[in-house]
Amino acid sequence: MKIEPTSLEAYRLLHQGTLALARAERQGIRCDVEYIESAKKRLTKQIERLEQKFLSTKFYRHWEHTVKGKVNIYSDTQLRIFLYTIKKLKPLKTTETGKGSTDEEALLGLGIPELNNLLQIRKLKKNRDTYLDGFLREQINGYIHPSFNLHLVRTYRSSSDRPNFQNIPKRDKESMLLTRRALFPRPGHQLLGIDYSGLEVRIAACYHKDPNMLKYIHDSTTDMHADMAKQIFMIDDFNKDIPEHSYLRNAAKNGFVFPEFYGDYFRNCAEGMACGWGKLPHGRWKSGEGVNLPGMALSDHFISKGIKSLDDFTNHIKEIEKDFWGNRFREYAKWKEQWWKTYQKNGFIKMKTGFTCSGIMGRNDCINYPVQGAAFHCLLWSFIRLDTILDRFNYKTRLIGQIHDEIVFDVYPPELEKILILAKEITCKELPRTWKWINVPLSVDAEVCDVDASWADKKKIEIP
DNA sequence: GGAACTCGCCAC
DNA sequence: AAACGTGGCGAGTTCC
Repeated sequence: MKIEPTSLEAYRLLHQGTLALARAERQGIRCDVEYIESAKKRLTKQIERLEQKFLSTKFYRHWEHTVKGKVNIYSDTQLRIFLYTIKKLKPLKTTETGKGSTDEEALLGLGIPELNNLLQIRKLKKNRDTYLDGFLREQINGYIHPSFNLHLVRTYRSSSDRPNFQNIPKRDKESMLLTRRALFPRPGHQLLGIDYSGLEVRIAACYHKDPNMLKYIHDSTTDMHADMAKQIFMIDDFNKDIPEHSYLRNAAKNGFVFPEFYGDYFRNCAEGMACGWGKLPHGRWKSGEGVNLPGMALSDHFISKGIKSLDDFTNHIKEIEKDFWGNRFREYAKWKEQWWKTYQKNGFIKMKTGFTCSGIMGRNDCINYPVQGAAFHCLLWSFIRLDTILDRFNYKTRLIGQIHDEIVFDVYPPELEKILILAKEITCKELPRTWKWINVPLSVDAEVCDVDASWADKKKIEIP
């Protein structure tokens, strides 16, 4: 399988993109070496304490007993043998190669309290060894210079390495604070992130033009994820401002809508939602389980609606999927079929951005690549344009990185307002003016940190 | 003793 | 009919 620029414009995008990203790499991101060193020490102490606690448990002593040599509690191979061969527990899921899984979901599912301890240690080690250590190893004079690659990803998205700037913790509050507290703007400056909202969904709509999707995108009073949450969780009076409802909206978005767009199907979605977000087990559900809705646990809520087990829930999601592709997004579904057929006939597909994907692709690849690629190209075009303007008009603000649909700036504070306006103009107005195939409105959100504050301190800001 | 692999987990 | 898209990276293990 191969993707290549098959228009001059596509070639130029990569050429200019490489230059603009190289300038961001040269700028780098300041990091607080002292903080990193002390945070590492703190983490090491915490890890040692948790290790001691783990080593004194009955669970570990049993494990130790069954092994000839020394136990390495961080060896998944050893843990797998102990859990699934010695203790003869049934693995809740298997790995790619068919062996019993020891990932977080699988371990939690076993209901062994000592394993929660191990999971906690894993998390701390990840933060210490991948992120903090990575920053420390890669920093030069207090600056890291992550690489941004345009030549490594199948879809012609970008990747980042040494260190990877595109996977620094964000969702988990504790990990986010720990790692992002290490990254700073240059002295006297402030960090700013401008990100496209729902970019891939919008770019997909440029291909399939489904009227219902276009309505969701154009009409800001509608909310696709809220509608899906109402349907999945059977809530009549949905209110985004109720924290529980907001939680369920997220569950619907990440547990159903996005996986379906990537090509997943109801069985995985149901299981993922039930076990991941709702913490509801396989088999029948008991009262009091799952996340709390106002005055009621999720399990009671479902039971009251006649959904009493994971099987019931799976059937429920199956019906919703049928409605999703058969009614709600019928034109989208038709486009997917048509697109797949066209590929099978021609052996290639063309991205909106002038790249051609050819060679052997699966059905999901065929549908995902042109969307993922073109969405990133929107970001790259905006990045190049901003880079040009900042340079031409001698701004002191710099571009320092990019995370697929977000541009990260190191802002000279007196320029903040101008930068916000400029960024919005380029990303939402100039881009669609230049690329006529963008037939949907684009929008961006902004998050900014105070002057001299770390990347952990970012707050939403309105763009004037 | 290093290359290549697997697994788990972070991001979009 | 089939069934989650794209990466990077650390640690453990296996192979040569």
